[in-house]
Amino acid sequence: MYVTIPSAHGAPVLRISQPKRRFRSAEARFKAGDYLYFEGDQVQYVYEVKIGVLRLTRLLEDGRRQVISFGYPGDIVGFPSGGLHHTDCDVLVDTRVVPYSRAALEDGTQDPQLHHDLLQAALSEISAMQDHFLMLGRKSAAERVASFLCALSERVGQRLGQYRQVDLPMSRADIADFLGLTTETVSRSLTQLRKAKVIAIDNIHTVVILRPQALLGLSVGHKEG
Amino acid sequence: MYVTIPSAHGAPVLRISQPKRRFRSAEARFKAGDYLYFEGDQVQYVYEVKIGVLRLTRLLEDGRRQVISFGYPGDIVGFPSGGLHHTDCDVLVDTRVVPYSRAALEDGTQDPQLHHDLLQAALSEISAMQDHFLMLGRKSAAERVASFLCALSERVGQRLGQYRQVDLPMSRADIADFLGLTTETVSRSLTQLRKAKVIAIDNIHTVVILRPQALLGLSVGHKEG
DNA sequence: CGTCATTTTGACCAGGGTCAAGACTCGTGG
DNA sequence: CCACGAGTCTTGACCCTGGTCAAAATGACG
Repeated sequence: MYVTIPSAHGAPVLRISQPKRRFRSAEARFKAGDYLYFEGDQVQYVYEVKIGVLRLTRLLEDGRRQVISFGYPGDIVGFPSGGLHHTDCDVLVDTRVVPYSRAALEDGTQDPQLHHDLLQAALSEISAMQDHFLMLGRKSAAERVASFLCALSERVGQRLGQYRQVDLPMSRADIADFLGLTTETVSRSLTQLRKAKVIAIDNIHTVVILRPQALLGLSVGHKEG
Repeated sequence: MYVTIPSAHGAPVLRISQPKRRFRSAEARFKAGDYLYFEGDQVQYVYEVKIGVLRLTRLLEDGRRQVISFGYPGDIVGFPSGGLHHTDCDVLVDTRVVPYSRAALEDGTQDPQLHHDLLQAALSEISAMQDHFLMLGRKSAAERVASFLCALSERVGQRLGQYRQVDLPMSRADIADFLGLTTETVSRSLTQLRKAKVIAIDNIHTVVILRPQALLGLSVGHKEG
């Protein structure tokens, strides 16, 4: 999941059609804390997330970290480059994934439909990452946090009475490393949103969006909702 | 071209092998200032840059701009998402490109070799963009400018006696919008590098790298070379 | 040359980082 | 069931990097 431009030609969450049995391994389960792969590993499979949340990270040698993305249901993670993984991937929330062989992605002759779907997923990924650039390069801290909540709300928010509720299974540090901020700044931004009654923080890992329009406005830089 | 991690499993610049005549249109030429496509356009072709420099940009509605990447020889630009272009693309330096039909990218059955090459290019793109995230999210202004010069030097630097010379056909504003900075900060960072005798600024659009090791060090956060 | 855009430089300021202290969570074990 | 402790989160005080605004210098071009 990336933070994309809200108004954009909304790419619908992708559907992988029923692949031929041969290229689809059995659904696999992973527990919180497990690693699916590490940077530098040979890519055997790409994974379609069915249930749960993954975290993709890269490290700079001096310890600075970037959370590249969070893998939510519907996302495909683990695209190879030169046959290798270029991030670490571990599990935040117990997960079920469908592994597809690397051949299914890279070789079009075997299961053309699956190949096509995975290719489209890769192309969507590029577009979504471009949007994310804009956020990392140009948005203020408040805008980033608002954008993040908007994106999550749209992707995985649940109805809660007249409001929408969003789970934040990741730590503040994860959010910070995803948005290019510090934990302190993420925390302060959330507090600000709470004090402005745009959100309510039910518990640390659950926010309720009280005024979605205001949040959306803040995410694109309007000073007030 | 993105700013990737220098030490990383260096993805070699891609080679498109000789495609079947049918899917390769004649090489096309564009002049500085021309647009290849706009955001929202239907994708007809992806382009392999042969000569010249392209600029891919996205705009935020309030006018903030992000330069997504620069297209240098060897790069493939114009990957579709949902069949549409998601950036504007215009020409900085007179360009020759080879257009490949969208079908060549998306349909594996027609020219498998070309299809495979384009797919690999898309996958490399994802990996390179992930590296670029790290830069936008975590690097200081000085590191970004140093990283940018390193990347350019490696990709398109020319020998100049014992040194390497790099052309900067883009404006300072372009560099700033690529690195998530302002023109002033880019200018100041370059001045700093010049005063530290890491680079020489021959003219506004040409820098000579005097101490590549120092530059590389600065690009990963070492305080001095 | 003269005009206009781009770049550089300077002075100032603010957003967000850093450092530190306290509050809150949650798992563990008595 | 409660006490303890480690880790996480929040808040405050301070400060620095890089943004803003303005002016001067340089360059591009008719």
